[in-house]
Parts: sequence; structure tokens; C-alpha cells
Amino acid sequence: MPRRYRSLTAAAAAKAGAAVCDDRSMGTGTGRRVGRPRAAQRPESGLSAREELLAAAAELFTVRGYAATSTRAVAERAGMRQATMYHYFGGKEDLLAELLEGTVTPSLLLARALLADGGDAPAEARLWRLCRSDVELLCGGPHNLGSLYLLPEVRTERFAGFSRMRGELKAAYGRLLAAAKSSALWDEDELALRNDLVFGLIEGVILIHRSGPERPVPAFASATADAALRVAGVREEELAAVREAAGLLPCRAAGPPPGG
Amino acid sequence: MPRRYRSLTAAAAAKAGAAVCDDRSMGTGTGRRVGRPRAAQRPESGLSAREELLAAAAELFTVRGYAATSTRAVAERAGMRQATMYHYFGGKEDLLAELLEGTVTPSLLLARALLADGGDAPAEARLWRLCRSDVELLCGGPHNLGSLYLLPEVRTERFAGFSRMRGELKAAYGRLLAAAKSSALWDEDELALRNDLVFGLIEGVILIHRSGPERPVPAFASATADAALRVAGVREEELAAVREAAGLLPCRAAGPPPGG
DNA sequence: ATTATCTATAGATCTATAGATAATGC
DNA sequence: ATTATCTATAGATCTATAGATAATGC
Repeated sequence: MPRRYRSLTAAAAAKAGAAVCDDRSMGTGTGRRVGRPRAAQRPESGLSAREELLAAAAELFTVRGYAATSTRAVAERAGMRQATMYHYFGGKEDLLAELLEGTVTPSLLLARALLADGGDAPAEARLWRLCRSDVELLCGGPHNLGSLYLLPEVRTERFAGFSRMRGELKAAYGRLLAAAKSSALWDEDELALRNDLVFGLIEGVILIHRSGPERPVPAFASATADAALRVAGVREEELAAVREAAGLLPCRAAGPPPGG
Repeated sequence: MPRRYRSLTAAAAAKAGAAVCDDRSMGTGTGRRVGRPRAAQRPESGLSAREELLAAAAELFTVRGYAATSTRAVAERAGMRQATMYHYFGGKEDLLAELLEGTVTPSLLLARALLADGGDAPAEARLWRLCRSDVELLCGGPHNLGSLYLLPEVRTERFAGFSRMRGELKAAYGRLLAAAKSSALWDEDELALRNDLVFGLIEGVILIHRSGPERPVPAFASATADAALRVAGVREEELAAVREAAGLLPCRAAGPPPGG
């Protein structure tokens, strides 16, 4: 079974897979494809046209900016003419919505799993794991897709689905925080404050990471998870035990822990 | 002497003051102003035309997005026609550059002052103060100008001045961190890592703050500074002393400490 | 005379649709 | 017949400039 959601492109592929289950639209090696040939032919990328569009959008939206990227720029980077994009997506907003949901989905699934059946592991260890995975997923991809979270357009109704998912993710951080021993004496306000601080750290670090990309992502993600637990009030001398316990957590419902 | 840089508009005013020293272009109460009257008259705002443009740009760039905001939208929100904007600014980029530099300047000035003559206060206290002021300045204004830092356009040559200032600010965080006792045993890599984590926390918290604006900004800024010191490795039982020492630091070269 | 504004517009986009075309599938 | 693509384009922008105009200043 192939690893899912390993990179952002893979996440997009998994999402696309729901709509396109057979490989009619995938390149199958030879040029034998249904439909009029493209005007500008390029070597097979191995991606479906839909995936090529998402990959092009991911690059252009993060490098040039969403509003500054035209549908023509996306389509031509994906190897087709501007109008052809409308065969796959209703417009630029649909591309953005799919990219956003594709990046938050894996973190959200992990968060749900950690809340549901991580009963035996301490909440601190589960929080550490969620922090590390979140940073690893967003810093591990080729583009800084986390920066798209802040687009003004995302506040509009069109992206309510994504906003809801992101809110649920933040709430999961809050629930793990509330279950940690370090929060035993906090009132409701203090809990909400620490929730904002931990979530702000994770998102901020994801955004800033591009300034020092020479650091290996897994080590950076672990160090960020350490920092999040410090903000959560875990004491320095307890951190090693938390990391230890987090290493024993399963990745999802089944399967070996990654990086082990 | 008026307080400078208190709000973003004030910062813009101080900047504009360098070019326009007399108040020819300010409304003086009556409608007696040089030049053709505006087509759409509005009540006097008390701001110069230049400041009205900056204020309009701040609102529209943060709410709708930079690339999605037209020069026409900025000019008309400022109460003038689109072409008139070019009398004051070379284009949209000049507006953005001035907003960016106006927000980073006060933090940078404080950082320099804390590095230069904070010799008697411990580095931890100076770092705490810098963190608090940085959050207070950016969260205290009416718009989320911090989100403009992440615009793809800011990476271009046009904004090299701002990028340099922001780099200097980050370096100042790093120098205070290096001078703190908690960093005594760190190697160079660990120091760079903590620098990224602290800076990421501050910027991330600024960006995320809008989700819970019911919290008073000064308390939030202090709590964020606490969190930054936890990430810097300061132990829980030392935090109160750091806050105490930070409270004794002067605001700038002269003048009473604010909020005292 | 100087200044701040206006109106008008050329030229360059950009989005979304209509309708044609060149493949494969049956 | 179905599909994926193409070409062409209408209509709606948006930027930056040219040149006119309506105030005050001297």
C-alpha cells in the first residue's frame, strides 16, 4: 500500500483519486490518450491533467501570490491552454480550495485519531506528536502552502469548509492541552490563551521556516514540538519522557510508527 | 512632544512628516485649501491626503489583499479619484513599502536601544521587553499589518529595504538570546534554531491574534513574551523575576516606562 | 504662478464562454 | 459517441499618463 499524504502533491493526488478512480486521464507511458492532443507537447509527467493543474497552482500561488496569478499562468505551467483549465476546475477559487483542504486534511485525521484512541498515552505525548506531524507535513512539501492559510480570500464563504477544518484542528490542540497535567491549574481563559500561543507557534514556524531551509525537516519538526510543549507549561526535565512516550504512539489506527 | 508610532496611522504620519513639514496639505478646519476641490467632498478627516491614502491602503491591503486591491479602490476610499493618487505615490508598491517600513521601524529602534544601553538589565528581561513591544505594536493597530510581511511581492528587490530591517530585527532577537544565561550551553546551531522558534512564535501569534480579539492587547502581549522566554529555555520559576526586571527598563533613551 | 485635483483614455491585461477539432472507443 | 483539448473573443477590468481645471498665493 502506497504511503498517502507523504507530500503535498501526494495529498492532492489522494484527493483527486476520489473523483478519478481509473487511470483514463493518467499518462500511461505511450501518447495514446483520448481527446485532442495538446498544442505544446511536453514529456509525460506521470500526473493526470488535474494533478498537473494543482501542482502548478501550488507553485504559482505560493511563489507569486494567489491574486497575482492568472488562470492563464496556471494552465500554461501545467502544459495546457487557459480555457482547458475550466474542463477540470470551475475557476481559480476551486484550485485554492482543493489545495487548502488537501494540506489540512492529514493533520486533522491525525488529530482525530489522537483524541479518539490515544487513551493510554499521556496527553502531552499526543500533543507533541500532533505538533511534530503538523510541522513536518507543511514544511516537508516543496512549497510553502501554509502561507495560503492567511489569504484574505480564505475568509469568504467559498472557503468555509476549509475554515471549519482548521478550526477543528485548533480545537483538537486545545483539547489535548486541557488534558495535559501541566494545565491542571489553569482557568478557561488561560487555556484559551495557551491554545492560541501553541497554535500560533506552529503556524508561525511553518511560515518562517523557508528562511533557513538547510535544516533537516524532521529535526526541525521535533524541535518545534519541544518548543510547543514548553509553551504548554511542560518542564524542561519532563520533555525527554514526553518525546519517549510520543515515539510509541501509532501513526494512525494501524501501521508502524513512521521514522522508527 | 507628541507620542510617536503609537498607532500605525501615527507611524505613517511620522514618516510623512519628513517630507511635508508644514501643514499646507493638512485640513485646517475650514475648506480653504490650495488646488482644485475634490469631486466627492467628505467631512475633514484631519489627515493629509498622503496619510488618507496610507490609511486606505492599510485597510484594503489587509482586508481584501494587496494584489486584489486596485489603485482605484485605494484612491476612492481616501476620497479622491484614481489618478490623483499618483500625485503622492509612484504606485501601489510605494504604498506597501511605506506601510511595511512604518510597522517594523519602531520595533527595530527599540531593539537597537535594548542592545546598546540595556547593559545593566539581564538579557532575558530585554528579550521579554522586545517581544512584548513587538506584539503590542502589531496587534494594537486597527489592521493586521503583520500579514503583509508574507506577501510574495515583498521578496522582490523593491522591498529590499524592508527585508533588511526585518532581518536586523531578527538578528537582534538572536543577540539577546545569545546573551541570556539559559543559552549558555547551546552550540551555534541550537542558537539559530531557538532564534527561529522565538521569532516564529512572535510573528505567528501576531498573525493569528485576530481570531480572538476580545482579549486585551497588553495582557496578550505580556503572555506572548512569557511564552517566548519559555521557548528560550527560561525556567518557570524564573519568569516572574524576568518580568520584574523588564518593568524597570526605560522605554527609549529617556522617558518613563509605558504602562507603569 | 503654484498646487491639488479632475476627466479622459490608450494599452494591457484577465475571466469565462462558445464553438471547433482531433484523438480514442465501440 | 465521447473526450480532451484547441482557437477566438466579449466584456470587464486595471495602470499610468496627458492634459484641463479650479482653487489659493503673491
